[in-house]
Amino acid sequence: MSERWLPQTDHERAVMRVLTSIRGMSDAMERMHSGMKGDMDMNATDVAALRLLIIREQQKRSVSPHDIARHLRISTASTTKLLDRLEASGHVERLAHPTDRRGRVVVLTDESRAAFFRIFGVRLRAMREMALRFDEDELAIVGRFLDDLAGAMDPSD
Amino acid sequence: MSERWLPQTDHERAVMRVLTSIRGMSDAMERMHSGMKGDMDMNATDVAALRLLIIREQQKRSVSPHDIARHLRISTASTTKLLDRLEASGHVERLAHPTDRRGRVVVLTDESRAAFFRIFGVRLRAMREMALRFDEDELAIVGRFLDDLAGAMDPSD
DNA sequence: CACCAATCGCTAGTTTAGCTAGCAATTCCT
DNA sequence: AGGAATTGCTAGCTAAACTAGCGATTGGTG
Repeated sequence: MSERWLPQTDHERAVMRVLTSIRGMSDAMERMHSGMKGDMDMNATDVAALRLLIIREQQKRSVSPHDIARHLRISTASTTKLLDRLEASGHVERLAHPTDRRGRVVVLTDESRAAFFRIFGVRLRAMREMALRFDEDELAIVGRFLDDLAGAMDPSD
Repeated sequence: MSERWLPQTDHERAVMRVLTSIRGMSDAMERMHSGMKGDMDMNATDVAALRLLIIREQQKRSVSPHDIARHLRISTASTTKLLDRLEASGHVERLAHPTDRRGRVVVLTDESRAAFFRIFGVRLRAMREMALRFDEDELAIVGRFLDDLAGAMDPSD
């Protein structure tokens, strides 16, 4: 996360500290996600698929098996099996695509959505409350930083 | 990431935006990590192990197979196999522990370290340069936010 | 408008990487 | 000194990814 680059100035040392915080946060995030795995007892990718569905649902965007394959970077064949598992366990349904008869639309079941928020509601609330302790100006700075960070990490060099 | 909680005030809307940025950044991070996977062609946990080794090396802390198992949340048996793979591909060496004759110390090979920085140096530099565009006060705010965020995500309820 | 290429989701069979159980060697704790 | 705990390993099993390829459907082009 920091190579063999030696910070010289106070400013550079501050950057160093922030990079360390990013790493800490990223570790915490990974622990949270792998925690979901245990809590809902399913494997990591199945949980990741569920997260995608939750997010897309809130954006009112439909999700196809192909979307899942792309997002999780697994083959469409593996995605079929993943959906078989999620369907068998009652987490999702595969509906006919309204216009393309080859396609499917994957939707969450009510139970699955409820389970998700039952388990992660606590953390989501904790995160919101934490963020509320920062004023609007501070949140703007943080938001800008996070967006820039996402940009810097993106492989679109 | 945001439930069906409706932000009312400007402050709440700012929190909402920041939570969205967190998600975006977290997605970018995941893409970056799974990108490493492709670039160095090895699997996700093997790359995660390599990252642990890089980090610990910079902290001048030695790494045992047990440490790896704990960090990756896999069994020690799986860790043995993981190390077999990394050793076979020339990424690590297993040395004798200096004092505990049961233990091993896992160290990176020079080639592996070089490959890591060859591939991720670009991104690390981009991240540092991005962070440098924020002044020290801003970095302090961001750092505090990230640390709090890590705390909020932690399952120590 | 007819056809061919591309896309979608799926099945079959293989490989990879995790798991549990248990073991020998060593160390720690009284 | 002696039993309990710890370390890393092997063996065997299982879960979940992969590749290859198929039928159905769609869209673009001559």
